[in-house]
Amino acid sequence: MNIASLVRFKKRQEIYRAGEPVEAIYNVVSGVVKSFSVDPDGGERINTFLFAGDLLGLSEEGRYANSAEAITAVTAYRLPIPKLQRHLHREAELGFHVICKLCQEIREAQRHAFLVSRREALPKIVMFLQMLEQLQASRGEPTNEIHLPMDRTEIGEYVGMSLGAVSRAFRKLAADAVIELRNRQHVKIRNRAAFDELAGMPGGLAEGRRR
Amino acid sequence: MNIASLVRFKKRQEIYRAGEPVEAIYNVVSGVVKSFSVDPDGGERINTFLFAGDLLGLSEEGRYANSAEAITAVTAYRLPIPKLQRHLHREAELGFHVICKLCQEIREAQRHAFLVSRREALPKIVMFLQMLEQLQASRGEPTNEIHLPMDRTEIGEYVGMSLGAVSRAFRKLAADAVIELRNRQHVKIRNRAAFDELAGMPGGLAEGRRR
DNA sequence: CGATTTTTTGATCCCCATCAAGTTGAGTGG
DNA sequence: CCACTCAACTTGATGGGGATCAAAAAATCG
Repeated sequence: MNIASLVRFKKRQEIYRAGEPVEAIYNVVSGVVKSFSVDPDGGERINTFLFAGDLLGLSEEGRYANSAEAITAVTAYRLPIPKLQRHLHREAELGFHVICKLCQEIREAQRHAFLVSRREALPKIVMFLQMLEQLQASRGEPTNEIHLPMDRTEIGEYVGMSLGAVSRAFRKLAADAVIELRNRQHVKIRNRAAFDELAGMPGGLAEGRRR
Repeated sequence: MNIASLVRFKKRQEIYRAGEPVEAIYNVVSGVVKSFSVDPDGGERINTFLFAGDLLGLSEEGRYANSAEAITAVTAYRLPIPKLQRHLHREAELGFHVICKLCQEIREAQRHAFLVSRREALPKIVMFLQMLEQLQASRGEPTNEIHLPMDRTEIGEYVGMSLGAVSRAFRKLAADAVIELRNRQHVKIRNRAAFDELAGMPGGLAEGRRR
């Protein structure tokens, strides 16, 4: 990865836009990026949040499939496609590494599909928090507090809920002493048992098959 | 792909189960496969349907992440992992091909996430039909009729709706003369304009951000 | 400390999950 | 070929949860 250049993005700065030809892929070093699509009506749907270590910009047909924007200040390695291709031909190992990353992304996308398919607000938010917690842990950061770099609107755009419902869900969790809202960006889990229980599926599209 | 063996699965036969060690991956030749997860409560969530040409069984950490079952009679090439690895080292081109397939799967998973995130029944079903139509077209099959190899329950498990809602949606579309239900497995589009219009987003989580 | 953004809270309504019967239709054996 | 059977599908009634619209409160920023 010595041929990559380090680039910086300011908060809210666009990294690339869906449809543009893919010139480079990025490897996030620090900060948080959102990858999203814009609906015809102008609403954004966030496909995934990207943290340190995540690969960003992979796509098919030579065009970005999503848009990407920095949620916080971001530093990332920028890998121009031509250089990447040269390396792919020289090192078979790199190809394997990319494949692994992609498999992770697929599972991540499937988890996300599950998350947004749930109807009840609390399970959604709890599951979202679990996801953030896990990511934090996998990056070796302290896990006693969960950090929410994105705002409520963006959470809603990711989990598929309205802004209001997101707020209510957080409030309810706090009122029930399941979590503690230290401030807008920091959540602490107060009752792990209840928390995990909520992630289960007590209702919401269980009907099941009748055979 | 000369080292692969052709295998057959009967309708409803299990191909592999989530959690099992990955011994081989499959390349569907004919028939339809569903890839799904089972929730703690026993409900199934279908992650994707796989048709001729699709790769199946890729995963991380050496274990299948989903279960797979034949929806119709299926024939597929079975590629044992060791053989695959040997080929990966010899042919860089193969690795590239796999990467492309994976990128497609990611986009497919993201589309699916969008599909299930929608709240209204008609757009969901229409979008689902569009997806099937497109797949049919990409396989060079006639596109004047859409074939539904899966039953209503499975459609529900894929789009994230109850069985009843799926049925109602089909009925409503037929009643409005948008589609025609030739029989349980075959749908014809009667009013393309209305059909495509429905796939849009007239309502349902549009609230949009307030800045 | 005022101005703007972000979040909270309230009231109403609509849509779908759910539960529960019916109805259709495909497949089977007589 | 027809009754029979079971699974797949349809249809109805009800209730709940969140989207939506609207407005107040809180936090951030210059």
